[in-house]
Amino acid sequence: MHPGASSSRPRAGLTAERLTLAAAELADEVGFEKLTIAALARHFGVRDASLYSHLRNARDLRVRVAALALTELADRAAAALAGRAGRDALAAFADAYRDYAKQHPGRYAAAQLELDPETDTVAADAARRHAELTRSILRGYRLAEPAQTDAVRMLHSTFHGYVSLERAGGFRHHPRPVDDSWARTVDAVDTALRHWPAQ
Amino acid sequence: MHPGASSSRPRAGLTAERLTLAAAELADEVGFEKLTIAALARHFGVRDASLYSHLRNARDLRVRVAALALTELADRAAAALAGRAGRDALAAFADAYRDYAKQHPGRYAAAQLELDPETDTVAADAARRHAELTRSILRGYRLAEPAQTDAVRMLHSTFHGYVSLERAGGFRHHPRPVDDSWARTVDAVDTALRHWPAQ
DNA sequence: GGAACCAGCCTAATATCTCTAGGCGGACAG
DNA sequence: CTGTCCGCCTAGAGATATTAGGCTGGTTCC
Repeated sequence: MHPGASSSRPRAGLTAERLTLAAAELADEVGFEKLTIAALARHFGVRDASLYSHLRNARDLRVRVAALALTELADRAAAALAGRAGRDALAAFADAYRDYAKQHPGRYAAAQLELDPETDTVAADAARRHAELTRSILRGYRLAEPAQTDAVRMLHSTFHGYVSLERAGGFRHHPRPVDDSWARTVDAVDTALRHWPAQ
Repeated sequence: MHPGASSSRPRAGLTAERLTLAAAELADEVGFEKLTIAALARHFGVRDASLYSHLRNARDLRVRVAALALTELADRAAAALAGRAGRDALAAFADAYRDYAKQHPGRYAAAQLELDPETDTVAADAARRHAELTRSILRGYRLAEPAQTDAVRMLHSTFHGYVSLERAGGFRHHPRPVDDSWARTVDAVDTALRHWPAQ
């Protein structure tokens, strides 16, 4: 090919970081399933093979996007929790979570990737940090272990489940506004935390 | 075998139903992401192209598995609810849901596929049926609309979220037994339903 | 019984994606 | 200036998804 026709190639200036960020944007645009090495290479105008100097493989790319997403999510959660407590903190955390998922569907999907704590350390750390923040919400509800852990799991489950079902279209069958149900769901979680069942 | 070698080919006897069932089993074994036309064709000892007489395309196969899963899930939910009410019904429903996901991870993953109500009618119907059953649990809690719809959404979110995070390994960081947290989570949902917030 | 049909599986071929091996040229160090 | 090395490239193999078209055995119908 005369590609070279014009000789000088201006180096695309790829780095793992730039690739990861672009991948996150791409995932948000076209969906995480369609985040592919080939698509990313096209985006930068280079050959697929060129990405392998910066990324181990396709899964590596996805894990990096997951780590980015989990970090951003934890940052937002931290910001939402700053200066708030109790029910206020809960609501702010919940909204931050859902808003992030809405704004960054591709990143959010990446965050759901199954991670191997052994190898995907960065992502796993970010996930742990997010869990710590979730736990900090419960300080206002005075739950002792192991109820606290149970509550963290329930909280995360409800929020993740809601967002996930909403995105999958699971709530489209009914005209009730999804935002309203969300507000009631957060209220219900607050209720459950305040009356946490003994035993 | 040298294929043609022996002339007579004993027809594999493929039908959409047999393919769907085999695909569901395959998905449970190797994971829904690895459910592929090629793998399924291998399973039956036929060529990939042969499947296209029975299935429109790869997505069609996946949607069929989703429909199967949603139907089975609704069947189990119905069985769990039979003869029970209130908190009893809630717990039975919850366990049926989680048990199904544990026994059939591939099918369960399929059930989370984004469905288009226009084209994926069978699957969408099964999903609706499942939603109706969820709603029937709430009879014991005497919630009027729109609280009822909000509660259905919260219920489903919590259960799905829990199962989904459990599978993704999200609860592995802490030694607290996952079954125990599950029981407390179901209790908490019961509590929330009994004290459903007004407004 | 035989011709026509058709359902069911096959071969062939294309496109896309992942990933490995090895090459080449420009930038930078000395 | 001269090497070295980094960063991207060419080549190519192996998988999957999908389409087009062909062969054949079983069924149908006179």
